Amino acid sequence: MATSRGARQPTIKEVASRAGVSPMTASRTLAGGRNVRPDLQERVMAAVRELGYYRNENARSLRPGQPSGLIGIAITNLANPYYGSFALGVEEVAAEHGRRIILGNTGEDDARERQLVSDFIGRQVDGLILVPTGGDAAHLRPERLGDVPLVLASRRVAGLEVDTVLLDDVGGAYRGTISLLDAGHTRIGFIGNRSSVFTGERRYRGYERAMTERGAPIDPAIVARDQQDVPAASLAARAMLDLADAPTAIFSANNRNTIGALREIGRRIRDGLPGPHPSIVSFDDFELSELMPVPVTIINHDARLLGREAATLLFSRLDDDSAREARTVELPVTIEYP
Amino acid sequence: MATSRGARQPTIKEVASRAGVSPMTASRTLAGGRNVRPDLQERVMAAVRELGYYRNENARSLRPGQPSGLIGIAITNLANPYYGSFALGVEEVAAEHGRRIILGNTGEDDARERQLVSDFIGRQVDGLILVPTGGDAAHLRPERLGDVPLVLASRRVAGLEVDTVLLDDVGGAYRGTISLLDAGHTRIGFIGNRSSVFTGERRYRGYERAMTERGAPIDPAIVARDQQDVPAASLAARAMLDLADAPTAIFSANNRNTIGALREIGRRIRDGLPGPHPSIVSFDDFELSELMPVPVTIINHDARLLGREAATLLFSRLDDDSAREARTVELPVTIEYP
DNA sequence: CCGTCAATTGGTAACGTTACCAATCGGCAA
DNA sequence: TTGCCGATTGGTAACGTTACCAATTGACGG
Repeated sequence: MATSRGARQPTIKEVASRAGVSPMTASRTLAGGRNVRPDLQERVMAAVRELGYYRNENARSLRPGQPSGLIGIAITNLANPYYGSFALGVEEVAAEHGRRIILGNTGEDDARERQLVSDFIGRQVDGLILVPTGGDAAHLRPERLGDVPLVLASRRVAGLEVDTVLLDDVGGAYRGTISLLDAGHTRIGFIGNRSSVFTGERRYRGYERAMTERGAPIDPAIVARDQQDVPAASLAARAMLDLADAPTAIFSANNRNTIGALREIGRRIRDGLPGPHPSIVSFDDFELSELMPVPVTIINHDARLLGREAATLLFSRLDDDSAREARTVELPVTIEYP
Repeated sequence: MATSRGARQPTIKEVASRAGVSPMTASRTLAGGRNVRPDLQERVMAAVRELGYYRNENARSLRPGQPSGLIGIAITNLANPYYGSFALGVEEVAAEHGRRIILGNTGEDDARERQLVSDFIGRQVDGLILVPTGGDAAHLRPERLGDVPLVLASRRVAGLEVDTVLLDDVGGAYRGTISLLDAGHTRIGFIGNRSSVFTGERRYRGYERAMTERGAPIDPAIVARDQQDVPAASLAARAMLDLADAPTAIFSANNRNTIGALREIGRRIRDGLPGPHPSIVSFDDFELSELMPVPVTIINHDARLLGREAATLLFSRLDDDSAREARTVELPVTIEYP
């Protein structure tokens, strides 16, 4: 058999010559066999099997009008299970359409995003799906992307009118906060992302609206909007819980902040610090929330579905040339009470 | 500017003609500019900017000896945060080597894995990394893969001698079980994957070895080895905890089983069922384990590092032609006591 | 028996890129 | 001044594939 080194992939010419036909007949057979005699098809397929031939998709997509079958995805943090599920949703729909995904992690880095998008376009992707970092977006302008459709997920980019899938951040945060107010809380803290993060801003707006609507004061001393990771969130929670007039409940705008706050609460319980310990409303789900020592309300959503919607939007644009205007899909969230 | 439709990507010829040079000069400029006059380089770069030109990587890799710069990854379940982190680790190292990853989800489906591998090879990937489903592996044989290097992760495939990265499943499970025995438990249940899953089998072996070594009997009534998801794990835990001689501790072979068991324990506490409730040792980490109502020992590991190691193994083979024999890297795990 | 048509097969060219070779130029030593 | 060398530039061909056109075959109706 072929040795490991120098075992170049066989070409369609080699398949053809082994089958005793022309490359065109081999090509036609591979393409479905229309207008090829069955016995020749059989010979071609036998040669394919014997040689271990795989059609070269790169050469194939070189020909004009041929799609590459690749969808480029850039997300901000693959280690976040939320984005893992998102990517899975995209992958599923892409697979249903016979496409493959090519994936890059931006780590919230603007330059990296630019680099990834360039590379994706260089690889002739049929479409792009991305969770934008939020920096300068000149590289996402239509004139830079040519005719490659783009779908944004989770976040919008200022001044960029493209198809977008979002969560109902504002409504979810509003309803979550209302549930705390309904339970009798009035002193409710907020922990979340910095306001330059699209979702951080929207979720704060929902919190703000609920508080204002019910006449509950918003005290800057118990609003912390600059935590991007768990340790920072723990510290922020600690600072507000150490106050003489500590909040009796905390709204957490995302998973990272929720985990941080709960870690701090766990520490206080272990250390025997006096309660009462605050109730939590968390945007984003996490497993075993029902086993927490304080009541946790979850504002839940389906990241995988978000990915599926993003991909669906993309394929609908690929299938339908008509230059429709940009659409936005806002997926609902569910509130899960403790 | 270019309209959305029909705005085909510009080619190097158009760049060249706009810059008033030959395609070769443009190509040389893009390749670094060796032996090209600075003023011409400047004109070429200007044309690139004006036209929004991106080099066609597919055409590029068509030329012999040119790598595609793609690494194919097939994993079993991207929604599992463990594999998300794994993919991230691979992506990081790939990016450091200037490669992109092309990702597919097998969903533990053998046929899907075959399909993905075919497609990856068709796209001329420089290498393959996969978490094998464990089915028939004829499509992974070297003679089928040509000279595309393959690295397996998490699981080994019988009869396939290739580079592999594994966790110290046996040792971790052994040490975790020993910690329960040291704490005075003797009646220790086991919940995990079916034995056809590589890691499920290895982790059971570690459990078995510890039990046998210490003379603790293994009672089939409290060994459940067929749960692949959380609900099944809950049911398995429920069955053994309902026994008259319920285990006082449970070894859980993976994250899914741990969550299921803890859900069941939470239910029993809420329902006021009499304890004592079992201690847990969990292979695989999960967040907030320290806040659980029963002591949870974690056998922890670093999926991202596993991904990095897999990619490192792959690139070392890509860089070094010498047909070394297959290597195995077994990453250590850490035990985190409650 | 001939013309026509459909089915089948093959040859050619082109997709975008770059390795290789040839041609040109300026500078410099003999 | 001539010859040579290095730097620069361009033309050609090839990578693997398939759309398109042309050629061949057999069948069938007139």
